Amino acid sequence: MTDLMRLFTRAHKLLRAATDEAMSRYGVRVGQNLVLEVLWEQDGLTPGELAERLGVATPTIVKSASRMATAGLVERRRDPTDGRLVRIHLTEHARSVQQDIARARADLAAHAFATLTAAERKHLESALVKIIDRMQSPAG
Amino acid sequence: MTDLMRLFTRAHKLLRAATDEAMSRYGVRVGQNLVLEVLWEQDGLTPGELAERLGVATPTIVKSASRMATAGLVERRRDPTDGRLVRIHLTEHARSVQQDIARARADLAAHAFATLTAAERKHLESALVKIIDRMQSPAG
DNA sequence: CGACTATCGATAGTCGGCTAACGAAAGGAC
DNA sequence: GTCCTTTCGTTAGCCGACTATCGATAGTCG
Repeated sequence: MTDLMRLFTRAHKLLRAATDEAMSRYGVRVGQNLVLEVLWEQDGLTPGELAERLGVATPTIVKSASRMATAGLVERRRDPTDGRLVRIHLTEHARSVQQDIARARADLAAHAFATLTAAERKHLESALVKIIDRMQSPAG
Repeated sequence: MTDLMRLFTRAHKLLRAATDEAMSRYGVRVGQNLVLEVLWEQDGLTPGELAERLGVATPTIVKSASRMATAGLVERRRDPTDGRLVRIHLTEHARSVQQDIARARADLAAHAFATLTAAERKHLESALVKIIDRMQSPAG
């Protein structure tokens, strides 16, 4: 049963590496693309909101956003009405690569799951959901 | 199809976090337990050999081994016949927690996959293998 | 024997995840 | 109107993964 775990880890690592490589061509790293996905949907979110939507800790977003700001993908702006909040906004450049990144993402998923039949994908999805539910339940 | 990817990431994260928590009770972190697994099987391997068996880059092992040495889990010894090689040996303490770690690992896997039927586990395994094969193939 | 090459571990620096602790701002209670 | 608490983002530091580079040692070839 632990072999299943090993397979899981191995597959995840390969997928992540391939994603990173595909995105890197557009100057976006694998973690950054997740932030962009959310901001493309709704710009000007706070680090806390981003963290919550991505299921990640706030400092992860803060660090990532700093690198993304350096890379010219986002800008930090103080909320005018609440001085505690910081709003993260996309730059023109981030908007310009949206289609490329979305396509890269879709192509990669299509490639990764290409050898699975529709039924197998359903099975995989339901298995993943079951595992997630199981691990999220209070009993841990 | 990218939802499948998201589910994958989410499940992996939950599994990893739970594993780390379970191991940490015995002073072993999630990455270190992988190194121990290999060394319990064959002690005195070099960083390069460990890296190859775990499918990981050598510096990852070097850093991990340093932390494990600090934690009293392993010792570095220079190979007597080839001065380039370093051999990593388990300490008595590392051997003493072997059963605990192995059990924790097995318990966690059992728990994670408890809500899957035998057939579903088979499906999951074959899907993972297909994905791994696909991502490893030259076409990338 | 001596120089060149290959091999190997270690180091530096990046990325992305975490927890713990801190500091600034907002809001409530009195 | 002042404290006190809550709510934020940030910082610091750990873990684990990577690439690129360096330094030391082995091995080979002339």
